[in-house]
Amino acid sequence: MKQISSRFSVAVHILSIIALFPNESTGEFIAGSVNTNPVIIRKIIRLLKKAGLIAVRPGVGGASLLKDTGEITLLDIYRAVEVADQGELFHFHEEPNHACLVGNNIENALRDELRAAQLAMEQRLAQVTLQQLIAKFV
Amino acid sequence: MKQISSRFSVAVHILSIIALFPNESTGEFIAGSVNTNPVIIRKIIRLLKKAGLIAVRPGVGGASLLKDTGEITLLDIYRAVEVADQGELFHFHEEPNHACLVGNNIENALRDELRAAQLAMEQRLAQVTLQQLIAKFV
DNA sequence: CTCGTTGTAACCATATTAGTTCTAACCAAA
DNA sequence: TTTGGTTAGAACTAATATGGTTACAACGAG
Repeated sequence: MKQISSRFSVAVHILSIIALFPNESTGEFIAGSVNTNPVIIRKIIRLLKKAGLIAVRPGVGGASLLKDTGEITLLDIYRAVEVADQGELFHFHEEPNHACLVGNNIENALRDELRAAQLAMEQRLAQVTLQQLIAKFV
Repeated sequence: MKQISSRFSVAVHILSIIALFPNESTGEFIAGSVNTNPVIIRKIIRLLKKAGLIAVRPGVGGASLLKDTGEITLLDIYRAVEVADQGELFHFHEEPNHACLVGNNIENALRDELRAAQLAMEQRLAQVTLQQLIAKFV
């Protein structure tokens, strides 16, 4: 990958709108703010529903948060949009040659460090709530 | 992206081999340990050269480190293989609508947090040297 | 000169991403 | 009960990244 999908930043955008404008937050309105297609918004909203973060009103329109903004962290959103395959950020090359000293041991040696690095990032995301983020500009 | 390219883990693998077997480390030999095509190895080796981490002997074969293993960190290798576009791990959706309160402010609000999360990960990678990694299995 | 090696261009299959069009299902209000 | 705005989602597309492959030129020690 070159970059973590913008699904993540769009999801944060969507949740911010739902938090601030629960009544007006139709797919069309959100798409206008994000500046993309309503179907893109719906796809991400499906993931947010699946993660139990929001409830959507079919037919009538609009959505609402299922948790307080102070209870939703950036990590919750990051996980909801499934930007990292199997939750693993780093892709380790498959099947190194076990007949070689390095090939036989590099995976175990490196795996722990990659996990630690990923964890450091995720813990930083977990420190920020949607409430704190919104407070920056309301 | 779904995952950070295996170029990173392969690069660590390559450097470990060069550190341990400087004489035998031909593209063919490394490819055998990584279990891939020699051209893949050469492409990554080109990046490692570009980053000033190694020197390669054209024609004769083999490579050597330009720094002590204790002076090469996982972050150096991560940066060398250019797995994150422009060094930015997170991709923010372009051109949100500035006529909307959220669209106008979400980028500034979120950008700092994403950078902080990325930095947390990179700092963790910077704590591990190639020497420490190799020491785990020699 | 020769042989093994490095360097690199060109090409390929697959997957992801972001986006589009289209249609069905939903539900409140007229 | 029909209408209109909405949600739900299938199907498709273009662009790009990835990992791999083949082929060939350039290099350099023996």
